Amino acid sequence: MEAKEVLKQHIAKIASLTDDELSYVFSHFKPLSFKKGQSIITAGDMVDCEYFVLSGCLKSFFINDDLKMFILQFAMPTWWTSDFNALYNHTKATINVDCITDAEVLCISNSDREKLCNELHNVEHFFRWRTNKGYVAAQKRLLSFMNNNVKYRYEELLKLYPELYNIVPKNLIAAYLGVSRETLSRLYHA
Amino acid sequence: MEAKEVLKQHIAKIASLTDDELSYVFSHFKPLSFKKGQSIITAGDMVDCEYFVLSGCLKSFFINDDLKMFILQFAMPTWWTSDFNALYNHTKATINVDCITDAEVLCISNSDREKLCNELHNVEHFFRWRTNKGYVAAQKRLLSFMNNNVKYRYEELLKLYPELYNIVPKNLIAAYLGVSRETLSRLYHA
DNA sequence: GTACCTGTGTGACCTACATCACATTTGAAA
DNA sequence: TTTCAAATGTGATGTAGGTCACACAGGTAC
Repeated sequence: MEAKEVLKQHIAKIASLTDDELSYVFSHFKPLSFKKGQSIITAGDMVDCEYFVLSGCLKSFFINDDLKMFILQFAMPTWWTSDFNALYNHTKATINVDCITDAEVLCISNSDREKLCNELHNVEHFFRWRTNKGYVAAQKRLLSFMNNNVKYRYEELLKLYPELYNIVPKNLIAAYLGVSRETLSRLYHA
Repeated sequence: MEAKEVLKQHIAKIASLTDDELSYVFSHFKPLSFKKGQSIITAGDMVDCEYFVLSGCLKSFFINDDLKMFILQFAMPTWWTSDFNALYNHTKATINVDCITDAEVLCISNSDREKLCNELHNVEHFFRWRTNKGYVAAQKRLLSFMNNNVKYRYEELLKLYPELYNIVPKNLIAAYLGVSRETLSRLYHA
């Protein structure tokens, strides 16, 4: 399916835009292709855009002082990703985003999103809805973190996103769950 | 300060409404008073409203099968709280909200919020901004959870919200940090 | 083919935090 | 003023998960 059609169907679930409006909105997005392993956002840089995934799988992650990686989010097709903190507040990235597989994305700048939100009430409605979803998901994950052990969280993740099992290596799953790769391995093997 | 004025100044930071619009918006909020210890949302009930805190301090929390409590959020004046998952998805509450101190709040129903967002573009803009803030904060907390030990997270919390130290008992702080009250106590005493 | 690198399994040991039990303080209610 | 419940401190002990070390398998670059 064409990029424009993917975006259209994604937005249409929430907000109804005319074809003209959709074309206008779409004209603000820039299609980009990346290879497996390529970096999209690097901590320390300024962040100008957010990204809508068309194909492939991205990860957004934080690297701490001990060079340990923590994964905030895997981004599959029709998911949005960026360093939203840096993007909204015009500060330097503390989060990285890179490609777990080859990927195609649509990117839109912060200023273009704000312009579109301002010009088209429906677009603002869509983005409000989108962040609502993200907020609720983040709260759920936080609760699961406090309440459930690694095994439960691992199985919860795979139930929610079975496709991750085949695409994402276990060391990255561990970094998402916030445990060492050894512990994850021992859940089913040792 | 009067309730309407508090809400006005809170919204005005983000979206400019005329006095007439503000009065119209305000007319959809219902002022409520609660005593310390009173429950505002109970898990299992349907959730109809979200709450804007005028005075006092609320907590939103989850109780697991072992009756252990996990606090999602403390809500101080000008903060919003509810079980947003239940509210947006019209499902029963899994989260409770109650009063740590006597409290005054403004409450608005889900349908009235949606109506106002639909009628006034500026209001939708405000609520998009609000959720953005919440989303970014939730992600930060998640990262801190994975990356930092209890002592660090405790000091981070008190640096961000020093007023909590005097208002909120330590067992609730522990429930927010996701550790036992004993561990929190031992950080500085044992 | 050889060399290499990424991903994964696993043993030995360490540590942060949980749990249970009980003591002590404090503040509000009667 | 007395009483009681909530909040807090602290010792003893258990455990989930971390860390380090090493082994090995399967791609892939040369």
